[in-house]
Amino acid sequence: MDDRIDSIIREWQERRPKLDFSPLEVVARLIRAAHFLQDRLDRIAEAYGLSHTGDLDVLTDLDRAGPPHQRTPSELAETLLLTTGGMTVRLNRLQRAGLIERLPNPRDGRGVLVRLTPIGKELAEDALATLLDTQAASLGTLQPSEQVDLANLLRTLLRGLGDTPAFRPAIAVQRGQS
Amino acid sequence: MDDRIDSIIREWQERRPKLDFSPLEVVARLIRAAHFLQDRLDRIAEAYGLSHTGDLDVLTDLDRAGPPHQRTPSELAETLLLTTGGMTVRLNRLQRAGLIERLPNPRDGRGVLVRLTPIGKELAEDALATLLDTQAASLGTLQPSEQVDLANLLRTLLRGLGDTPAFRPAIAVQRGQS
DNA sequence: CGCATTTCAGCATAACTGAGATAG
DNA sequence: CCTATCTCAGTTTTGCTGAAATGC
Repeated sequence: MDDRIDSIIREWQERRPKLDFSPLEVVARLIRAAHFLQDRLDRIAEAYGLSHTGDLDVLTDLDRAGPPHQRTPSELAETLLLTTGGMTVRLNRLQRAGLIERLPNPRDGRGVLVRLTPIGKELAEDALATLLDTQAASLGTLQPSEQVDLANLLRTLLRGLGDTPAFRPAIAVQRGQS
Repeated sequence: MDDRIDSIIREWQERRPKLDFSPLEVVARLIRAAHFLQDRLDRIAEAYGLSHTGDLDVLTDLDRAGPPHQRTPSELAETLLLTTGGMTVRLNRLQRAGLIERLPNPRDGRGVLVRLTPIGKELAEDALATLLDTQAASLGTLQPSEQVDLANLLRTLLRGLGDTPAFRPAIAVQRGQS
């Protein structure tokens, strides 16, 4: 069964038979699929009163950290592919909404620790289930084994794109990132 | 070899062993990979003096249409997942840069046809080669057969997400979309 | 002292929404 | 008349950049 990208590539090949359009088969589809997926996730964030999936990502990231659900702004920025300046803006927004709070970092007087408030934690937990449901439904046309294959191929791609695994100290301390 | 998402899922499973995080294996990687790919493509657009890959997409889409390289704003908007209002803004930008021009549509007095200028065409052709090279390089860690597999899986996903193939009239006329 | 962390002000832009004009 | 195409004005907002403040 053809999709939109098949049509596009077919048109290209008629126009420029000498070029190799095979990279589009992956890249164009990937970007397009991300667009649709992002759309669905954004709608969930909005249903929770957040402007963005990005804001929701901050909350779930803090929840994932485990009690007392703290991370530094730098850690959050790094995980979520944002500048620290951008993260400051997000955190301000979430703090205004009463979902996070900032505490002085006892281990580093320059920095702060971001922590979920009880309301923020509740929201994060509830949203997580919704996000996973939505994502599972979005993948519904793929067989479980296909999902595994797809995940493995994307992992290889991601490493090739320079995405690095999170640094984890050999001797685990409180949080997973230094 | 682990990637960032493996670390994240591992953390989640320690925290919430009852939830199924397997959708993240695909969705989180997909969105993350799209982010990196988009970044690389945006840098190319900037190198050509454009603000965005989106603007470049308009030019290549017109080039793909074949001589005389015309499409309506609605067609462009539909292909590029934009509202027509958003497309108007893009077209204004590209017209100011001398890369496209607008002509009255002889077949429909309400509308216009967008056409590449000679400069726009030159840019589109040059950029296309660069884009394909960059994309091919971005996929470099995947074997050709893996790229095919990945493309096929993404096609299935895309169809499941509601992306529809372009409408093509049974009797082909000038352009591929109505 | 040089470096790291965070914040902030100012900036650059992008695209959506809804209304309006024109024509089928 | 009702619908479709396109444009525009106004709005929303996001996040980046570079500088400043603080502490390591």
